[in-house]
Amino acid sequence: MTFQPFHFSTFQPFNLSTFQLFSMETNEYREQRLASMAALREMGFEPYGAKYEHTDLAVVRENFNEGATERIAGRLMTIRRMGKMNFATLCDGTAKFQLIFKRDELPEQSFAAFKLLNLGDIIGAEGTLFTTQKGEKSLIVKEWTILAKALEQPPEKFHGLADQEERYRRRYVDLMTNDDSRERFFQRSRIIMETRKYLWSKGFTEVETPILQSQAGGAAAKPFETHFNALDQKMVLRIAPELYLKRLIVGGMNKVFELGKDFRNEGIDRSHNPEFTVLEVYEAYGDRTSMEAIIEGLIPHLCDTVVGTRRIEYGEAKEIIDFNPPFRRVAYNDLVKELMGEDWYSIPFAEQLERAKAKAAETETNLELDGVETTLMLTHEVYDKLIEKNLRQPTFVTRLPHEFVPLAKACKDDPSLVDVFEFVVGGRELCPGYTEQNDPIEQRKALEHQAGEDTEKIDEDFISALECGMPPTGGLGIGVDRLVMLLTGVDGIRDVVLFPQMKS
RNA sequence: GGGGGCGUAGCUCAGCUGGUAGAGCAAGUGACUCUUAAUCACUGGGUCCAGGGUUCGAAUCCCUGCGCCCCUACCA
Repeated sequence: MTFQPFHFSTFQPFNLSTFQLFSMETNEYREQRLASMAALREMGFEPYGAKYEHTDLAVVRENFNEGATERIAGRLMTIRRMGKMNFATLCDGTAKFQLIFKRDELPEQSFAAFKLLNLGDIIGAEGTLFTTQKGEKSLIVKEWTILAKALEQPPEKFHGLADQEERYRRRYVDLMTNDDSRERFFQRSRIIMETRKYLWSKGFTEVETPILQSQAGGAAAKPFETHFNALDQKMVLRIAPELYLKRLIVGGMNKVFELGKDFRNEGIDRSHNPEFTVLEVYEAYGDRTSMEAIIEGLIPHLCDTVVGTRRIEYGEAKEIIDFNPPFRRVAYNDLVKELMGEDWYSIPFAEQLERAKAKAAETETNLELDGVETTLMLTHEVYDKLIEKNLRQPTFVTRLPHEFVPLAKACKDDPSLVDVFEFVVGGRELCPGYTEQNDPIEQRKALEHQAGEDTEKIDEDFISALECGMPPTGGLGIGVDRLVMLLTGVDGIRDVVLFPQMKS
């Protein structure tokens, strides 16, 4: 059989009503692509191909060997048709590579069928490596096959997909189009892998504790509720793994961590997604300072292995954050005195109020002073609005007021303070670390105080575990999404979560 | 929760005080054997987010709804 060149004008095996049988939405592009798909079939090219042995484009690029034969596969990102010699860019997620479809080098039918390829189609190609006069590493295609026909038109090649909503809702389009977005998610994956490797290297064991729980504990947040049909029982999704991990410490698993999801039934904004990834670490016979050591080891490790530098550009201002340890350690009260004066804690409340207002005015900051009636509350407002935001470089803020952290152990030398840190970077709290409360009597008091009237909320089994004796323990919880934001230099959580929660 | 903004072709975006809906990319046809945001010529392509209102006439003005973004508040 001799090959007949294909023309749309003479090709009519279908019509519009045929499409409407199986497609709810049709447009010019879809129709044209269905037509070229049918034409490819006519010519013996099955538009949805099979397994294709190939070499990753990054590897081909790395081991480029002029004249060698290679098999590669990927999505067509650009096509530059010039008649008898055509260029295309193939992208497989590891790299991009130029293909050359030359009439001299291809069987007649393959060269003709090339005209039926569209942007977004996935093809496999075999040919010889070649460097163009402009120095572009390329593959001269000797043979190709289509692996998947795309019916949808990909976004514009230059701007990519810019609409934020579309990028979140249809992440696959974002990933195939936007290199920076794709690279960020590969980085996220590496951050998680290196976190595991680091903790394993320090003797920690990864564990999994229940996400589906009968009562939520370990944090103060509204849980998502669900129903367990078999038991006809209300269940919740966990808001923190903490109470289960401490049970493991009681049981003798001395160094454990869990990397998993928490769910909090609260608002969505640029730093909150209702489901988010947390890392919690517990070390028996340790305390807050053991956790500081982990932070000071882990974050530089992630910088070295994933980012390639310990000086990270953060946010739109490209602020440089330096993760070379040691990080600054400073007591909460010292930070307050640094800003508000050495005598801050010895002057009357009225005078504190005046001083706070004056300081706020200097930086045009609004203090929320409604209901602020004590030095403690005022100081905390000052810390929140005037101090924390200015802690740009990595800082452990230690010795916090007991009232704000009821579940940690008090400082030995001052029962009004707790032996914890907040690790602050870029003016935001990245993670807390505790010397955990292991006194079951004190723990019950604190939980009862927190629960108020609603005694049902106390996890009696957890208290019971503490009554079996929990060694002194250091604990740490990191919001992994925020860590990834920091290390990849973006300031929206939706840019580091593959499928952020969106309203349906 | 409060305030502000946005929604127009497959994509990126124009569209003034209301008067027949525009460009670039992409697409179709043709030319072109070193292009790379290829180039050149011609051609096709719209539920202007949805619904209501004002008006002779609405993408444009008003109201309601939906979605997204920003600021702010809340948040172990």
